[in-house]
Amino acid sequence: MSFPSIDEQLNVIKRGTVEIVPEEDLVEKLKKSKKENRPLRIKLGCDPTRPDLHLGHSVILRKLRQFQDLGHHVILIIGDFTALIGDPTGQNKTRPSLTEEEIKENARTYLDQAGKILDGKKTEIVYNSEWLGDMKFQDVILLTSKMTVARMIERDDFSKRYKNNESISLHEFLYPLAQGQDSVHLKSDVELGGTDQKFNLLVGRDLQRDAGQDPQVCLMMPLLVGTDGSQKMSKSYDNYIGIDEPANDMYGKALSIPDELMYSYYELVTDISTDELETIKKRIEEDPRNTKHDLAFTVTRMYHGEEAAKAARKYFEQTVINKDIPDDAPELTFEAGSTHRLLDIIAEANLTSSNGEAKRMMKQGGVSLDDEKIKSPGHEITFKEGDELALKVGKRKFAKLKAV
RNA sequence: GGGGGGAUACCAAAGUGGCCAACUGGGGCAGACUGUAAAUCUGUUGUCGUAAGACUUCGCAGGUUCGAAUCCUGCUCCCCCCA
Repeated sequence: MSFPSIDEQLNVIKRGTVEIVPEEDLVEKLKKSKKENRPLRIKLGCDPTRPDLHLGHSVILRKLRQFQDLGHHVILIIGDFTALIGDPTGQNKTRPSLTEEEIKENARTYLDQAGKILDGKKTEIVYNSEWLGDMKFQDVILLTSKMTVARMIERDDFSKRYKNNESISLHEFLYPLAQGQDSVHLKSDVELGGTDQKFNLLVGRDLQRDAGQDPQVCLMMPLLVGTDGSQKMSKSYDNYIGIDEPANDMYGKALSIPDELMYSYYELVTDISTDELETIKKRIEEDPRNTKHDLAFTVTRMYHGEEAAKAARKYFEQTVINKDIPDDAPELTFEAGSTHRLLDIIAEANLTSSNGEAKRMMKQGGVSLDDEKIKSPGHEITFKEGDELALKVGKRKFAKLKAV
């Protein structure tokens, strides 16, 4: 096979990238690779602690996919061994260690989800317990001798914790070394990571150089800002869009991002071409509404396909814009002539988590039957033959009430 | 090894015998508004009950008291300081 031109490759690689350290090395590696017709070894370590992947993870995984499409060799490391330490990056406390079973289970779901982005056939998957697990204490001592305490506690997260008299377990210092050892073992040419991974990635360079290898290039991707528009996308801030989420939720959540984030989402999480990206900038200014709908549509289509994306758009228009109930609202049937309290219907259909919540919603005007707000908790309905009522509870819970 | 501090609802944090189902902030939910599930404003936020009210909740187990998140005893867990 032959690789695209260096410029073409760089064009793809640099899309959305924050920093390439050092860029000259990357160019050299690409040239050499093309000349020798040898793919570069691209490494990404993943941490099997949080198995739910979201668009934030997709930024890096997509970059990895781009390398695959350029013809390079991608190695995904399941950090089953390093998970025993827990990456201290950005943490303000020691992370709890996981059991082996948890790690295995998490790794499986991780691969499952990552498979939606990566080309599974072209991905080499390795577990770092394979080599790290075999290291002897002596080997570990040798490894630690290559790092100094001063350099370690320079790190922002560690120095903060140290100053605040918060505990730092000694084993946390081993994490970057272990990750660097992965690079040595795999002889990686490029390692990807978020900007917060810079320290860990750079350690790999040092260890490789020490081992007589050509050091890897570190490629940092930005941390995607979450739907709240302020913090990085993360499950713990509940500002994320999961790649496994139902199409309707994905669409709605994507639409709820602040306008300022639109461009970065287009750039980092969609597959639209780099050329199109230029026109997007203008469209955001001129027509934010439709541009954002297109974004939501594109993202949804990537993970659920064209049909589901169309359905999600329709669902959103129906429920949020027109405040109707969706076509596929669950149906509840009642015997003609029977009388039911609305409260009981809501409770039985599990539209609220408690009776109290249902009452509260009614009082607040959050419950409507055929567009008519029902505020009295004692409201009763007597069904007549052929009745079909649209029940809406809050913004997003619906049901059709049918009499038979 | 020695000394000290703490555990309150989803999270943070007040409350130190009855006025506490528990201040306040964040989050959540709802309403209004909007191109939007954004922003903003308003309301709401234990369970059951149409309601009046009843019941359960303040680390766990007991006890004192007419009455405890608040006092006493024991237990578990967490954190800090000194060594």
